[in-house]
Amino acid sequence: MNLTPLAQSFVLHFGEMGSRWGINRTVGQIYALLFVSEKPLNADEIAEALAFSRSNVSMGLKELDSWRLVRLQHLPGDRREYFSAPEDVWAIFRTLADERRKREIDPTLSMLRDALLVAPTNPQDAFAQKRMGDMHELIELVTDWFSDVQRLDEQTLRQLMKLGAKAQKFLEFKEKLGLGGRKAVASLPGSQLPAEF
Amino acid sequence: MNLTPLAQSFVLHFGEMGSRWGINRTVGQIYALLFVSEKPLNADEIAEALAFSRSNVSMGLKELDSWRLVRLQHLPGDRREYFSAPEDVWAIFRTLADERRKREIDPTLSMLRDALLVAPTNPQDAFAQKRMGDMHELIELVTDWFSDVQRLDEQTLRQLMKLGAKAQKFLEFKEKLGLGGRKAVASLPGSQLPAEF
DNA sequence: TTATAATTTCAGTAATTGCTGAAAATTAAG
DNA sequence: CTTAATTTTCAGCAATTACTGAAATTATAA
Repeated sequence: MNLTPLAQSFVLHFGEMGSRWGINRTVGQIYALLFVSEKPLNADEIAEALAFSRSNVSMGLKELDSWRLVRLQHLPGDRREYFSAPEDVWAIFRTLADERRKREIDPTLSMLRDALLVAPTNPQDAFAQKRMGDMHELIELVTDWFSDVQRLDEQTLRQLMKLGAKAQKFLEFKEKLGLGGRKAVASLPGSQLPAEF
Repeated sequence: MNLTPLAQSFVLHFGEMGSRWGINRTVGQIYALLFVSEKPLNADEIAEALAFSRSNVSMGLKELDSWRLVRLQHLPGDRREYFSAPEDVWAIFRTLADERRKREIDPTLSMLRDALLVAPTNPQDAFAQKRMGDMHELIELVTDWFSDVQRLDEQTLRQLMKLGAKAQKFLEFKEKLGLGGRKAVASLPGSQLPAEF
């Protein structure tokens, strides 16, 4: 197993990116390699291609597995384990978002909720709670919405994104007019806006 | 400057979270402290509150500044520099998204575009390019849309999020019916859907 | 100016994280 | 079962990243 320059540059880039995100370089590279590989690879092939020790690959795969980013399978007549990255990039995106939420967002929301429950005993804490409340509201709103949206299949998600950009334009227009009412917006030529506007 | 238990737990949590995201613990803590502080703080106050060396605080503030996450100001009759976190959590969210895009998404898209330009010389590279193309398309679609959306002011963003969740429900309904056409959806009671559906 | 307060830089060191090879554990074939 | 192939674990070492104190720089007040 020998990397082509093309795969090489992809793999190296993902290694670097990974290390900017708590994910270590090795893990990023292993994932990138699997992502661009047509066939599933076993740990020895990965170790050879990336020049890592076999044990390092084992640990990296374990990490990727905990993120549910790799699929394990067996090839007939070969008892080694073969790994691949799921093909559907939208599914990968969803998996990543789910895991991030579970590991980072949920604990943060939980910490904020706890902090908001205690009665403030001094002005600083009262202020701090106000700030934490703002943050909690933002995170909850964004993630609830995102969690609604991210379950959609690829086709629907595309539609929604196009809609998102369009809806934005209408909202901007409304803003420009300085009008809160829906009359001005409803009268936009060619627009059939939902009731929210 | 002495941290209350409430502020303490917030600060420690953000330190931990920071270190899961390439941002170091110190920087996360400094930011968290500024976020919950009613008044701007100078570097000595931060160093005392968090028990860091003065130089560590200086480096942390420099880092936060490079992310445009802190504001520097001077208080009358005091020549020290005072730092604060912007009050508007939506603005903070936007800043963070902008910086992340600039630092991580843009370079990745650029790498992918370069990789897609070269003519593949073997089947593996052809396959790898197909995968990179999928990834490029996904990232570009999501970030273009997000970049449209994130410029909105708080009020508009809220509306859009509510719309997003609603639009999703209609799309799911359409899916359930197994119909591609817009007739069935347009006839939903009370719904005034945009032309895209 | 000059003096002094405030901030930044940076070399050295501490702490953390990453990686390896050897050994242990697991799995499956015979 | 026994044996051999494969994978995982982990102690020890390597590399990286974080942090500090001292020195250098910058800014401001007198």
